[in-house]
Amino acid sequence: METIVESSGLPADAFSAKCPTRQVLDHIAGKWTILVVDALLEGTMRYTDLSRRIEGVSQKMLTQTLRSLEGDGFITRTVHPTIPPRVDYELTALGRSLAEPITALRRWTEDHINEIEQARSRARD
Amino acid sequence: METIVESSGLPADAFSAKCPTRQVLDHIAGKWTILVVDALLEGTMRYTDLSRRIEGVSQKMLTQTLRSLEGDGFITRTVHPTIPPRVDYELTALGRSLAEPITALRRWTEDHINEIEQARSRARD
DNA sequence: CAGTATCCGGGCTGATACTG
DNA sequence: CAGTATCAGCCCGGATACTG
Repeated sequence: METIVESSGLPADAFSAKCPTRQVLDHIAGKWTILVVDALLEGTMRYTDLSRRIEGVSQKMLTQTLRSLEGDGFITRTVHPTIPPRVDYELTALGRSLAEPITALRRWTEDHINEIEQARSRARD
Repeated sequence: METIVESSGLPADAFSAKCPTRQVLDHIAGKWTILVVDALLEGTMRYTDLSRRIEGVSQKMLTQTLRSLEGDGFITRTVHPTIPPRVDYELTALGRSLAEPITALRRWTEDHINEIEQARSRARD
């Protein structure tokens, strides 16, 4: 089945430069996005939970990624007005839906890492 | 089932900063990679075929992406020594395997673009 | 705790020109 | 046809310092 983009009336097609699908693909196709969405599948998490779960992510990139995911409707951000503050991040229904293909991609990479490393060492010859 | 990374002896884990899975995820998670791999599912293609199929890609980025995919063992590059030259690009078995989760991600984005655009317009309020 | 603000280098990216 | 080479701008991304 073909999806018609409501804003343009044209079929959704990532190969077309004008299709909004392109920008969304750009957002999704960042390594931090994949890891954040995947991490939130484990349940609601606070900011520090996420930064611990995702090794090597800087405060800046984590915040930036969370804001982008929130803007696209993939996660919700809940601020509890306490001292110290507490902020919970959680996947929306749309976000949980996105998590399926994203998890598949992460798993595939983990499962095939040895084959890839072998191809790489061969390519260096 | 858990994959053990042969080069380190540790389990493959994209959440770990040191795992080579991270760099591969970085390569895969580029918009051009997704589109090139997806396009090559339609069959062997020449350089110009790809540049026509993938609207908006520059020569530089297409070449760069093809070289990266070749280095990771996802595609083969075959040069026919004719005049004018002819170069064919084709997915390897590993590349066809990767294409599955990648296509799923592109399709998901195309299928949910309207929901995402609605979330975006709501976020702008 | 959960960020924001700022700086800065490096690499992505596009445009243009050129080549076997 | 299938690239390479070069330039220039901008954004990615990390490090550091600071705040309600």
